[in-house]
Amino acid sequence: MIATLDRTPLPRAFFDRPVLDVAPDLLGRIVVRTTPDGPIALRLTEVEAYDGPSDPGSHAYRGRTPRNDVMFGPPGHVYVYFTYGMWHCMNLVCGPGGRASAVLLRAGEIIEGAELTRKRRLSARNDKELAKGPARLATALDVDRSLDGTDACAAGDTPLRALTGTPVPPDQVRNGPRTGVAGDGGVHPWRFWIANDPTVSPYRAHTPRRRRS
DNA sequence: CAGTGGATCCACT
DNA sequence: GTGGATCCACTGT
Repeated sequence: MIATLDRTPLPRAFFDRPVLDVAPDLLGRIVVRTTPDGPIALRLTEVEAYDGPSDPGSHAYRGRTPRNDVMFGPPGHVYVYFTYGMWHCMNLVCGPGGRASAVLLRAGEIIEGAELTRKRRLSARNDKELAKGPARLATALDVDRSLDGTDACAAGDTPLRALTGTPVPPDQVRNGPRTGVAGDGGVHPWRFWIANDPTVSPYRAHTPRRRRS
C-alpha cells in the first residue's frame, strides 16, 4: 500500500505545465481537506484532463463566464462546479495560466479521516465507494462552491491543499476515453487511472436524457 | 451485472 | 427553455 506518505505540498510549478502532463502525474498524490471536525486525506486514483480552448468537453470551451472564471486564472487553484441540480465536482487548474485547462478529480482512496467521510456518504456500502466518482469525491471531502478559487498550493493549514504523496510509476498508469462527456466522441483518451485499483469508478458513456413532460 | 428512470437546479442560450 | 464532466433505487437476468 503506502510505505511512506510524503506530506510536502505540491509546488505551483507542478501545475504550471500542460494538462496532459499534469493529469497522469497527479495519480498517487494527496488532497487534504481540513474541516472543523478534522482533516480528511485522499489519495488520487482517477482523474480526467480538460483542455480549454481546443476541447469541446471543457467548461471553458465557450469562453469565460462567472462560473468558470477560476479556470482562466493561475494554475494550482481549485475550480468547483455544481451540476445535475445536486452535485459538486472538483478540479485543479493547470498551466499555462489563462489557457483554462484543468484536471477533474474523479476518484480516490480515503487514507485519513474516513470516519468523517462516512457521515456524508451514507449510501456507500464500503470504504472503497466513499470517493468512487467525481461527485462522491466532492461529497466525501465536503467540497462545494464556497471553496471555488482556493489556492491548493498555499502554505499553512488551509481548507484544501495538494500534497506530493507518492507518485505512481508510469507502468501503473492506464488511460482511456473520458466518462460521460457530451460533445466528445471518445476521441480524447484523457481519463487516467491506477491499474487494478478498487476505488476507480466504472466507465459510462455519455447518454442524453429524455425531457420530462 | 446491465439497463432504466427519477431527482433537482443552476448556467447559459 | 434546455440540458448537464452524476448518483441512486429499482428491475430483470
